[in-house]
Amino acid sequence: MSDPTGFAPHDHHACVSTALAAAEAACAERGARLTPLRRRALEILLESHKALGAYDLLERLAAEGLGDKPPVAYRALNFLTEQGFAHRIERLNAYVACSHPDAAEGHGAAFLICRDCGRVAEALADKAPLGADAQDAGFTVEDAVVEARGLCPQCQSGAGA
Amino acid sequence: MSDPTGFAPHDHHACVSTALAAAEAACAERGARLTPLRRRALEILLESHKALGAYDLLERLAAEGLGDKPPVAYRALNFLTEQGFAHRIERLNAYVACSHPDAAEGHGAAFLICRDCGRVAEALADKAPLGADAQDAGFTVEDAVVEARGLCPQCQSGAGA
DNA sequence: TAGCACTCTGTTATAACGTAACGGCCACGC
DNA sequence: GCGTGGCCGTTACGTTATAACAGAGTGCTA
Repeated sequence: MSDPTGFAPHDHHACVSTALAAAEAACAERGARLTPLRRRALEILLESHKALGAYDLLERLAAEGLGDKPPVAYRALNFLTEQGFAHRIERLNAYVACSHPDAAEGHGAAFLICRDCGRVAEALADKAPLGADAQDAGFTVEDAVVEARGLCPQCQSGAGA
Repeated sequence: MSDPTGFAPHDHHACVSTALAAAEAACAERGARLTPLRRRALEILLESHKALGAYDLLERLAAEGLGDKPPVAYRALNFLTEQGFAHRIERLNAYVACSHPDAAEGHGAAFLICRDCGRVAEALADKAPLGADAQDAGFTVEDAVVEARGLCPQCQSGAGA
């Protein structure tokens, strides 16, 4: 398993710029267009390791004059998730930037969600969960989400956020 | 791993009555009240192995004169999920009856969701997924959801629903 | 250079999902 | 009787998401 980044102290500035650079490189390679709007949306998601609701993102974008109608936010988020630069957290109806921009596209993702501070760490699920069960049932898994809620180290030790 | 019921042909009548009996027994034991409304909501969920939206359930209830306002459906669903008689499928914003009413309360659930016919099979996740990752991060998992989307055996063989 | 195709963005309107809050009803126990 | 607590009915609203169409920019090509 890989390290689930997000809770441990880290060089967040580097974390952001690495992700942005990876996104730019991936877009160049794939012919996708990381427009100013999309890039800014990704930057906003990258600012913290918390999940951001579509309307929260929209509010941030609107404050910068980048669009203030829901479809603007949803289109940007669709682009980012399709390209693998962000993930949707189903339990929160919210979105986080991908912590593993270098990983294979469409990698199986697993999330650790702190119910106290709201931060989300992403682990790479390198083996499909449910593999045995699915096979038993003759089910073909195309895409799996794993979302765990609990307490991160800081919040366990009473540090709050 | 246990068998993920729901896709394979089975005696659905028995499936329904077993689940209802288990719910009644559990309520009796816990002092919870399986009122007519709640019981009927559970029956409706049990009618198929598909996930039902809260508003779909409400429509069904309303057709029987059992309440036609959103809170009615949500309260029944909250009761059923709290008691472990039903589960919420986050990816679908929808609810399914529990296929393992005999299992430990609050068991870790994992779902196989057919994207073609919409049926949902439930497997018991007897070991916490993410255990290793969570431990690496010092994260305490309280509750995890696993939801896989794909194709069930029938839909793979072109049978549709 | 005019016309076309394509993609991205702007906007309106509405659908779908979910909940807060209050009041009434009923059963139960004292 | 009378309070208590749980359930249900209702109003009103908040949050999340999408369909559909209009406009702007770019690049191709004939």
